[in-house]
Amino acid sequence: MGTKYQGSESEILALNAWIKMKRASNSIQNYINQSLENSGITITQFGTMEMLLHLGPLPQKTISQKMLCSPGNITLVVDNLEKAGFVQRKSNPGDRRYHLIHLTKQGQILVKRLLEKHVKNIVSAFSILSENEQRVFSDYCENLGKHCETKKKESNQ
Amino acid sequence: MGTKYQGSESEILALNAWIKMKRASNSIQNYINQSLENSGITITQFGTMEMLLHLGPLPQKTISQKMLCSPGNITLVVDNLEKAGFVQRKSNPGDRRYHLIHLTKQGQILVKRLLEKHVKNIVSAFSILSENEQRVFSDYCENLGKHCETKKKESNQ
DNA sequence: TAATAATAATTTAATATTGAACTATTGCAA
DNA sequence: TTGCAATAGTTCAATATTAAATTATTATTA
Repeated sequence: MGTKYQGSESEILALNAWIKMKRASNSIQNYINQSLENSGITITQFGTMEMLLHLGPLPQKTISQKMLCSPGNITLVVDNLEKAGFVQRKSNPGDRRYHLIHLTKQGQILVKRLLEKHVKNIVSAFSILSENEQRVFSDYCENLGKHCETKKKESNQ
Repeated sequence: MGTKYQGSESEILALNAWIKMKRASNSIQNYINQSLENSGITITQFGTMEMLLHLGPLPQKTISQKMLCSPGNITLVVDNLEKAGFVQRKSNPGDRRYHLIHLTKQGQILVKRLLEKHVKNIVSAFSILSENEQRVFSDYCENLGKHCETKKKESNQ
């Protein structure tokens, strides 16, 4: 069951693709997040720690861009993670406009523990697609994302 | 550029698919939402009115399910739309647990005006995929969504 | 029929998120 | 070198969102 919008075939196609993408995204997110229930940390906090684990110490700007949220939001997220002892702001003498956010040993232990179930859930979510279908799907998403970024820049000129 | 996670090929595949899906979703949403800028209404408000335009009067429960948000949120959204004169709660004698939310004439005019650009943007966003690719993409999303809903129910038993 | 369960909406408190204004620092160009 | 633009982060106010508790109504069932 897709859109009820009365339009041309190409319109119906695109509207259905978009609504199904949103619903799928939502269902996947809800399913995956079960691995964070009762962990006491939020998705954004987990995403931040996961990033630091895999990419090493980062400035908040980078975190906010990759997490797709505002810098102000990351300030709060890092504040809370720092209070809990999972990350640490360390000064960066080379450029004093920003600090580098480091994962603490305690944060590393937590995120590694949660990551195991998290990855299992993602693999399980996508297992309905064959490996080749997953590759095709990734490519489609990549193309859609790039295309929209380009079009958005164009229209903002 | 995808995940830096060190894992098996099937793990990398699924993680990349998920991260690219999230980014694409975000880029598309940002691009599409340009049609609502300066309109004074939010995405949720627009989605609600669009739904009422195409499906007719609905109870709030249905709206919240289709909009993928909480019932409490819809109470507020409908409150605000009603204050602005775009929708109206009408009593439903057959079952007095809920009202039916009707789109007013004024709401109809607004949503029809916005819908034109909105649809154009969605078509434009997905135009990077061929019609057949859009069909394939829709199917993948539908399968992913259903699969996760099923798995979630299973694990909650 | 009476009691219980289920459904729909609302309220409330807490949290998440954003955008805009502001400070500090750095890079660049006249 | 000095002034201006750009970058990074923070703060603040406003809004969005949720989860849980509550009320009202309807459905079920013993």
